[in-house]
Amino acid sequence: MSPRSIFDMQAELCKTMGNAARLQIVHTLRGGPHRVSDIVEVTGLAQAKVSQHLGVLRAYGIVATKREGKDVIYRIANSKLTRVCDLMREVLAEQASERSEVFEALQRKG
Amino acid sequence: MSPRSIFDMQAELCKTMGNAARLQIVHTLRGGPHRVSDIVEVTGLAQAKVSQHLGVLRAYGIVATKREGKDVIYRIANSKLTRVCDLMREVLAEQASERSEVFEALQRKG
DNA sequence: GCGAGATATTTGAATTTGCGAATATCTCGC
DNA sequence: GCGAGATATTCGCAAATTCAAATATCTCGC
Repeated sequence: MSPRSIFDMQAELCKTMGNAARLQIVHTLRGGPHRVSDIVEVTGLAQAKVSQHLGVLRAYGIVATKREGKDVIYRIANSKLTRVCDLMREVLAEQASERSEVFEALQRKG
Repeated sequence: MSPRSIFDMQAELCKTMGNAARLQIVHTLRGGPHRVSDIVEVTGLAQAKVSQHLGVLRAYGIVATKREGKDVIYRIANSKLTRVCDLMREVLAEQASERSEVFEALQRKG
């Protein structure tokens, strides 16, 4: 395989975060480490799906795990990732407010 | 269409950034606004490809444009997005250094 | 209005990805 | 070792994504 550029690696990281179910899981883990069963309960996603996505997140180093008896505890591997999510939401919020400004301006013009 | 959740929107934003060519373009624009032809030159990507990806980036509000005669000037729409990219690269760097620590530890153990 | 430079769009094939359903694996207490 | 709870994996398929190549559109100067 050809040597992957930093852009390839960053693209993979983005793609890994580019799924609503996975983002929902990551968001759940913001509040601290959780067992898989708790993630299933909080998100309302099917168990197999949660496990699948956790597997992807772990493969890309976004979450880390430890086993505790029957349970497996997941946590966000790097707190900078929560900051990334926060910033993205801020961007989305700003995009939305810009859109509503445009909308209101159009309203005024009739 | 069903109301899209914040997770859906964030996932779209992530997916939009989840392409090496687009990240390369965004990285080029870090240095300030550029004409399309300059982006083509800096990145070494084909013109049609750059234009295609710029279209995607613009559709999702990641870049903004203005026309100047024959040229079209692109810029990053929200500086928080450059911060997002920086943070992601930091995460990747930390992942790499963790991997090399593991590697070295394994070396020592033989 | 035409030619040339600059940018954008369309098309079709190849690859990747997400999902549901079924099933497998692990761990504990007995 | 078995059953049950908890978690992980596999499979087949539909849908989305990417790329290269061809072509279309826009803008200017003449």
